[in-house]
Amino acid sequence: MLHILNVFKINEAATEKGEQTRHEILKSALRLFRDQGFDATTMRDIAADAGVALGAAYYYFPGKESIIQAYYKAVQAEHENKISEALATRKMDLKERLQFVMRSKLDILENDRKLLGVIFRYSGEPDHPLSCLGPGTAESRRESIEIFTRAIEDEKLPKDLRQLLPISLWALHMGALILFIYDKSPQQQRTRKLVDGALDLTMRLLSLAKNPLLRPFRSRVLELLRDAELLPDFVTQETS
Amino acid sequence: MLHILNVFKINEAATEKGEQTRHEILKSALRLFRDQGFDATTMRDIAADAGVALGAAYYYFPGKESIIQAYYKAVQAEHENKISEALATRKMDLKERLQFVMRSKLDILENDRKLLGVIFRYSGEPDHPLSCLGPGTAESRRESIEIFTRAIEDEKLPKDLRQLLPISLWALHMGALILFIYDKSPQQQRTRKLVDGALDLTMRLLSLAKNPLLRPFRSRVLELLRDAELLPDFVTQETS
DNA sequence: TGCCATTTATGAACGCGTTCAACATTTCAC
DNA sequence: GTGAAATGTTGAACGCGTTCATAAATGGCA
Repeated sequence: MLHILNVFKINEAATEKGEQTRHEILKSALRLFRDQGFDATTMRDIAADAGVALGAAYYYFPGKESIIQAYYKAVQAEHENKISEALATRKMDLKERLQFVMRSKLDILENDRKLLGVIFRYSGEPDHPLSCLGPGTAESRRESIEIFTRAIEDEKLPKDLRQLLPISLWALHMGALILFIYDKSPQQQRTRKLVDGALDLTMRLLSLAKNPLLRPFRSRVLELLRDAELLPDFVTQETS
Repeated sequence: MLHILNVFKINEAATEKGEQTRHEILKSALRLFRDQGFDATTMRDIAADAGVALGAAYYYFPGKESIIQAYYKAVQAEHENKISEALATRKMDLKERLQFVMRSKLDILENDRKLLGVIFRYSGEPDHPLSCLGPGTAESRRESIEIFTRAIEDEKLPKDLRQLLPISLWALHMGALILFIYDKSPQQQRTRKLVDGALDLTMRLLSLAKNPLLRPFRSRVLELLRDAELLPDFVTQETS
């Protein structure tokens, strides 16, 4: 499971030795989090397991929760890698590409659903630096949304849909992650079926979007989201 | 703001004196939470402010976060009251009823958006008793969904939509609460406009739902949600 | 090599949430 | 009224996240 940490060097240390220590701490932390859960694992446990003093953990990570954040960054990096590779290798149509994006994300997170939950802890607190919807995580969110932008960029789509789709798909993906966490069905089939079904519906809706019957809905939805400042330009830049 | 605590007696104490103490603690806690924020307020602050020992706070509340839970229960009680009263008094059509449900909820929470955020803290951790989507809060969630069931019950609707609508509206309402928390526009107009617009769309979609063009979509959506066990019977009962 | 700035590492100390054994008060059956 | 059970109250103590003054190690330059 830990190989993903090497996908991109997640590294803020200045020296080689610092990198190593940081990595040791991250490795110990994730192992303990997986074994005994996030809350049951203490920073002292982590430091001891990594063979360093308590303070060292805080030298490399601002706090316990930021270790999870580092993990999630590594997950996103691996996700981007997988997708870049797949896009370069295979020929896929839109639906296949979106399926790949969604499925590969779930595959990466499959055994870490409990860790994932911690990401959502400050979702209701805009000012918290780890709020998964707040300005503190805007950059990470932008990257996540961009994955969907790339997945649809070769498609012939009207401009408004090109703006709407990535954020909608990202939202679907966030919802899927929540369901994934709660999903107790074997291999989380419930979540996987829902994602496939939702993408299927999305495809059908896309081809239907030009129908004159639905035209007013489409522009109305766009107007609504624009007014609510829920479209990408606003979600990823904090204007406060 | 505190009058809502009296709407229904939120009370687990056995004696009159116990009720009083519990109420004092809750009152102090909410005042301090509002003044200095949830995290900046300590249990010792609360106990001191209420004029009791630290342990007393824990006698009446299992933990700090459960004080917020008690607050939110009072909010829901007031919401139900407002709605019962309005439904009994005025004649409203479906859209007006739904607007009333949504708007009155936002009105009640208007000045407590920061407190509200704490409710979402364990949304990603199914096993936590305060997980706002987990089994620990199923009862509260059922009541919340039931408000929407009541708001549509007089409407002539096909059975499947009657099952789908309440949970969808509740989800919309949850989403609105999140947006509400993040909404920095004056009087949170962004959220209010979005809610109104979303309800408007919902009404139009409802009248369109019978159109043969959309029929396959409707049954597909229902099938999807049923498979994902996202319809009320499953959301509110934990089968684990 | 010796010197100093930078980086890395230490662990005691602090504040807070929570627990709990002990004590005080109230309730109520007799 | 009296005793005992139920209810309410206390604050010391514990464990944990986090901070910080201090020390050690490292790297580069003379």
